[in-house]
Amino acid sequence: MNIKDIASLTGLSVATVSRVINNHSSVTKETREKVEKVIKETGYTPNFLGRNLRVSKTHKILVIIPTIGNLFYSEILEAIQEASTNSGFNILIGITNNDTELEKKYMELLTTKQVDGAILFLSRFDKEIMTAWSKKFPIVQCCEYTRGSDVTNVSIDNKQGAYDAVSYLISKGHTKIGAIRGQLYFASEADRTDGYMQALSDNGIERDLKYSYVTEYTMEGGKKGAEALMRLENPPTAIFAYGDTIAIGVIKTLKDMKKIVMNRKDGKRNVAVLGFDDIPLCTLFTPTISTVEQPKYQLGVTAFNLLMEKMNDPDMENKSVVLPHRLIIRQSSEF
Amino acid sequence: MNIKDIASLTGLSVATVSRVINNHSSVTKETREKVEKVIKETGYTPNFLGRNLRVSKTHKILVIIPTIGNLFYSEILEAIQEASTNSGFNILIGITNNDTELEKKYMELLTTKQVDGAILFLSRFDKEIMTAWSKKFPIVQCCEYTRGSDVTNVSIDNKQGAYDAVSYLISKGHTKIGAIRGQLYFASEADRTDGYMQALSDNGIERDLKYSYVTEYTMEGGKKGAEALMRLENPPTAIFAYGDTIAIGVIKTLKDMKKIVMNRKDGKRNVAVLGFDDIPLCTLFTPTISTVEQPKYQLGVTAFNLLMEKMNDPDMENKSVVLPHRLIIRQSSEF
DNA sequence: AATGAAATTGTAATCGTTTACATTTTGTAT
DNA sequence: ATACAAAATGTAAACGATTACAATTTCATT
Repeated sequence: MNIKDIASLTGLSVATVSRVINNHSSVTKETREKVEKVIKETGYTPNFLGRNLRVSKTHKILVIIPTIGNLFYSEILEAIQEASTNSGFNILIGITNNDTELEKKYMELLTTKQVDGAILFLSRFDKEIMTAWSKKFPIVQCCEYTRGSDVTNVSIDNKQGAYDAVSYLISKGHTKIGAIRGQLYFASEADRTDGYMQALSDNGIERDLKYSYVTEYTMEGGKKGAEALMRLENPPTAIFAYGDTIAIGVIKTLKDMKKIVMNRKDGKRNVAVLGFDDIPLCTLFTPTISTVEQPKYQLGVTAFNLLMEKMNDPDMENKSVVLPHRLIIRQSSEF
Repeated sequence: MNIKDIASLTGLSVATVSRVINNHSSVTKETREKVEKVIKETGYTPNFLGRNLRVSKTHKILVIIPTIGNLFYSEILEAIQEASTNSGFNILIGITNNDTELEKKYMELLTTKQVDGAILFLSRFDKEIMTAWSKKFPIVQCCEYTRGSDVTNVSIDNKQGAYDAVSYLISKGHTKIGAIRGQLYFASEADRTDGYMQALSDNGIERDLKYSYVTEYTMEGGKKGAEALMRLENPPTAIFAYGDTIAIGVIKTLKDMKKIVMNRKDGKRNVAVLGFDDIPLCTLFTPTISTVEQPKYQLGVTAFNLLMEKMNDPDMENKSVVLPHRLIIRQSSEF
């Protein structure tokens, strides 16, 4: 059952049938109704393989994302899905677990014309590669960017976010502030490290490299980090985690170690913890988790809208959109 | 740059170029190398729109899923992604939030030939519709099934799982056992309810409808459920939550109400909580959460493999695969 | 009724592949 | 050298839509 069949059944040409399907104005009301009747009776639906080839469009976008097991990403992804569904686009998803080979493999969906554009949650490729890709395909980086590249992106000011967080901890009297971060897969991490260091130096605190721990962006990673930092002879009194998932692992570990005891006044054995992202769990955990909020929904929607712009006008100049973050103080950073 | 260009550049016909690309054996080593050289030099990649139309295949599958904000689903989805990537398939994702219209809309990706098959995390359509779909397209239901339909599916024995859970609570001396479930969007819920009731009646306990609370499958839902159940004049001493996410909401609320106090011997103000799914958070929460484990990775992989079978042999008889579950006792159900 | 512009419909090329079938080339046995 | 089978390559028709362009119909104007 294809458009030809509909044409013969109606006694019209494939052209007019196509025009009916695509809502062209030049078709008379009677023929439109005649065609629609037959379409309904036969249950015909156009074959998009033919259409896609002809118009060289797929109405699909690719989202390359490290994982969806982190609520930070899944929330943004749901926002992208919502926006794209409203615009008639479908999402092809590429989960990479930060495997560069996979990332490249998914990018081939662009060269082979299987998607019209892509949203990338990654920043590990050279600026030259990113710029070249952006010249060839509509792409936008989400939550990340690649320094020195010419690629449209949307993110928060990660440096400022970290600066705000660490400054707050300092204002609370902390001077020994640990940091637990990922393995620099992302530009955002480098920026947060910049913010962390800036806050320290602005307050005349010398950075102690022993206080920086590198691990995976997981609860397990947080556990390892907390254990390592607490094993130091002069352990930090506050820990800045580069992600809430890490923060949860940290707090869980500290609780098991009895290092976190809520409502102590002396503060001696307390460790303040501050996370990043503001995932839903932050308010459900005990203690509730202080964090730097990222506007997840807006990040997703903006990424999609930027991509639409790029797809409609490939020669559009690339933009960098920075959305506001917000320091949210809950229990985990307080004594 | 298309296959014709490569043909002229090599002085061969498009047919042999195509044969090289598709690794046909009938092409001589010299010509193969000649073609590959030109392909490499020009950076040519085949346009899948042409190929897909010709062979009437997309190498894409659709996954229709209620949400990815629940770690239960995201873990299964990651398993599906891994399996499909290994087999050269890509995933189109349809997040529905249980919106039936959206579910239908995503199903159109099958009729319009935009995907080769689909994995469905839903069970709300009539058995007639499901059976008809299954006749027309390769589909498999994952975690769910539709009673009376003829559709390939994979899930655990939800009734038995619930039975095990509730029986355990009874064995611990509970007789007033609350249940918090979703809005019967899923067959799995009905089965769990069956198991819950069976366990009660097998132990001579009469079911009190006041102990059943219906809400959303979220932490917020758990909160509402816990509040409602605890407000009863004769509140339950144990709560069976149909999902760990609900369980987390319940426990959080009970903690806030001081209804859960770990290590009490008298048990008076304690409420036992038992969840379902075994998401990673179960071990991180305080108290750690007792639950019925579903083999998430296996569910995903099996769903994909079943779909592959169906796609390779559309006339294959439909199968129902049941994977083992496991009752995991942690702290939340103990005094 | 004849005219011509506007509205509607039709014809056929096109998108980029794959693949039956036809043709040519190669290689072996005589 | 010849004949013939096997191997390699080429020709051209699909796949199912969209869309210039051409042809036809409609309809107001004279």
